[in-house]
Amino acid sequence: MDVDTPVASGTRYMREVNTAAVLTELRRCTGTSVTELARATGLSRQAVTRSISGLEEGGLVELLAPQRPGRRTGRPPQVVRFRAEAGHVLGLALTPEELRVVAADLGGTVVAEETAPLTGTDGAHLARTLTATVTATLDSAGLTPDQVWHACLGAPGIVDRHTQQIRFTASMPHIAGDLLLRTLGSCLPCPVHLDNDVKLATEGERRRAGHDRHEGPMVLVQWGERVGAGIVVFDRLYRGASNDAGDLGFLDLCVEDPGTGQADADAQGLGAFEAWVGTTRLTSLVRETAERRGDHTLARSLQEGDRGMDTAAEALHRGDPAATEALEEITRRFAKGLGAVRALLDPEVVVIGGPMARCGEHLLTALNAHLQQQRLDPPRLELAALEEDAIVRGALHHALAEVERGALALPPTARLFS
Amino acid sequence: MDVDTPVASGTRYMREVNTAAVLTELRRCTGTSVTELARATGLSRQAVTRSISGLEEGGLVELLAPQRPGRRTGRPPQVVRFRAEAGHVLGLALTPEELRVVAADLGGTVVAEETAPLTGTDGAHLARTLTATVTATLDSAGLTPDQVWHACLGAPGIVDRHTQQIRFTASMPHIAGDLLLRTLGSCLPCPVHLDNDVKLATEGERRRAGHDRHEGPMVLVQWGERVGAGIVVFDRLYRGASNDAGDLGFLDLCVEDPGTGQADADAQGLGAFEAWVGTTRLTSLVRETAERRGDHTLARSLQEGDRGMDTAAEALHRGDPAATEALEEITRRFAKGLGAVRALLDPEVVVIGGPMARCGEHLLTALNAHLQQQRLDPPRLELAALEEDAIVRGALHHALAEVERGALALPPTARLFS
DNA sequence: CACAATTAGTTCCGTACAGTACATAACTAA
DNA sequence: TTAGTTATGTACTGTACGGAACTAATTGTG
Repeated sequence: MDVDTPVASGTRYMREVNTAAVLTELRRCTGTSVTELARATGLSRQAVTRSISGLEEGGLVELLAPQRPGRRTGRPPQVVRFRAEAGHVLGLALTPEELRVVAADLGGTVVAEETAPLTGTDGAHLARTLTATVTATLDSAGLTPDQVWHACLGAPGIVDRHTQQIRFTASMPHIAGDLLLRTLGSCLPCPVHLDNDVKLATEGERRRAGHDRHEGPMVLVQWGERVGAGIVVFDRLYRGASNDAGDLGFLDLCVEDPGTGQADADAQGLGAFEAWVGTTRLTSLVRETAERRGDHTLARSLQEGDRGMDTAAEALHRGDPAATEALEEITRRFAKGLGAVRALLDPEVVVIGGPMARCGEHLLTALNAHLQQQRLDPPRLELAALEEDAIVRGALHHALAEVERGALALPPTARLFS
Repeated sequence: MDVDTPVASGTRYMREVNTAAVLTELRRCTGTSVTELARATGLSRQAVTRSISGLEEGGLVELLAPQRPGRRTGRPPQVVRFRAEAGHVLGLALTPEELRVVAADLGGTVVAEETAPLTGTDGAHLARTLTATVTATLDSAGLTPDQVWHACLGAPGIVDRHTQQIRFTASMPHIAGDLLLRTLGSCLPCPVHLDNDVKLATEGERRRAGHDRHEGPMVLVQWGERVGAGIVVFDRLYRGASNDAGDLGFLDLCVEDPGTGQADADAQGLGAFEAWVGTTRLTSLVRETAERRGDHTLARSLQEGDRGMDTAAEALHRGDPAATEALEEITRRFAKGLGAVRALLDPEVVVIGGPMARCGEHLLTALNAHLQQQRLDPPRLELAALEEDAIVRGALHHALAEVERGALALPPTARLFS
């Protein structure tokens, strides 16, 4: 992907660049006047007007009747509005339990949303559900397939960056290959992009309110039975050489407590770190601590894995001493992992997501206390806000970014419509 | 650093874009004809000619008399040459032992080089040496200070990105603050940039032959008494939120061997990992092993720290069993650190530099063997090629990049001095 | 109700840049 | 000497921008 230097072959190039600038500014604050846009972009009023007329012909922009002026004197400005409804994108999230489809306009406003429960591992059935849910979403938003400009689907497993084939999925073996791509391709005439769910969740979480204008490097840790992380640097999702960056679960720093059952972990394909701090380990810890303290009720009520998390989190929230003690231990361990993240990546903020985030502020407090003990200044910690929606939001975001890059002329690739 | 969208306010913008394109192409292969440039850039011949005349006025380019043609027919082309000598940059590297100053032209060709030995921690003396060495370098190249367009100095310690103040330097306490900046500012009328030595060494190593067109993520580990790393992702040096990314030395995963003398390490400002795998530790290991094996000659000949490294490396190269055994142990430890790098960053290649690199291929072989034991596919390992020159090359490189970005006022997408 | 004041948008013109087409220059080989 | 080939130079056209001047719409005031 080498970027060859841009060339201005013809004055038309200027129009493209300027149209892009105007559109970017217009999207930043829609509903401004021509004069205001001129001031903001640094262009002359005429240049802005010319760009606006081009955009108007393309349907991306419309001029509204002069509004009631807030000013006391002068001719009221003609208000220019970005027509977010000019195009739409689809974001999809696939998990073993359900399929989620969200349609949004070019402004990112969600206009329709459908969820279908999933069971079994029948590829053909999944394909039918996918087609039906996409169609239902479009119908519910009153859209035809050709009004969708881009679609992006997040699925578990490793997605090949180039061929878009799904290479490996432990939890959903039937989606390997190009099943999803083919199915979506047959019901949508627009480009379709497949990506890893954790990666998209990172994008989604990053763009939530508050992080929207965030510039610094960020790490989003998905902390559940497994532990993985998405890394955002230079305002982009970093994937690593083999699309495996942020594989926190395979950190090897837990040499204490060697009786963790490395063999078990290996059998399940778990890494050393996730076996040591994952939710399975937390529930075990809570159970052991509770037994030791004689609280057999709590010990018995704990199921395995992520489901047991809810029970543990509940116990924690009501101040149960066994749960608190277990959290203390698990956060001590996790803080060592965060120490490695800090040392190598030095992120500005670490966002904790996944089932473990249900422990809430307790988690942050305990982690912060442990991080204070370390010799490097720790990053800021935050809790993830989106939970289930993260993947679908990230998918929407990716789709919108693709539209921006391709259809809406953005600076380097300055082109207006195809 | 928010990049506001470029705007073409005035047709001059096109000229700038096209001039940048021409200059980029010209730098890629200097000594081509106008027609060839037109073909390469996609511009018309006239556009190229116009850009060339502008560059010629600025002195950045010159037209050579028609050469003896290689072709058999046709009018010989007018050859255009990039005048690398039109401007110069200075790269400086400061270590506790010496100061190195290199002057290069805009093509990156070194035109003068001076080295001054350093001792003690007297700020005023250092300042005098700095001024004298810079002056000597300029004299030896026949340059006046105003012919230098940019200077960049690499020094140990944390450099504040914005104020350019050196905040902390264990090995050179007297350079804290703005001493270096003030001194350089008073003898050079051009912009001066200060940066961390490891970061600059990374840039230097990255641009060496072979890596020049390298696209993938890369980590350069400086392995000496201290251990630090530079990280290159998205083809850029990654610094982290507090300019401290890649601080491998402070990794905390060496819970075995707790008698390492953490107190000592703390006193010297060393991190846990570097105390565990640094060259000081290696020489101790070699000494202990040699003693145990009864080789008192080798044990006695080992000095402390980086100087002892030479003796150790020598012993290793002649196949000394004690040195080999010590290397085996130290690489086992280091491989754990590389495991963390792999898990979090997933680099395509890890380059090993610093004094430890003197162990040569032995080092790579031992490390690779240990990495094979880990559960994630290891990155490729390479030895650094530049050694001492890395910092100064990186500094030169940074200076050239700054010239490209600032002095020539070119669009950020254009890369002239890659 | 006319008219100044104010702010917004539009028209016209000059300048600058790139591309196309054609003319000219330089050189080789027959 | 002449034809062929390649590179350069010049004239002309189309498009885009900015500035000045002009028109439009609204409010307040005598």
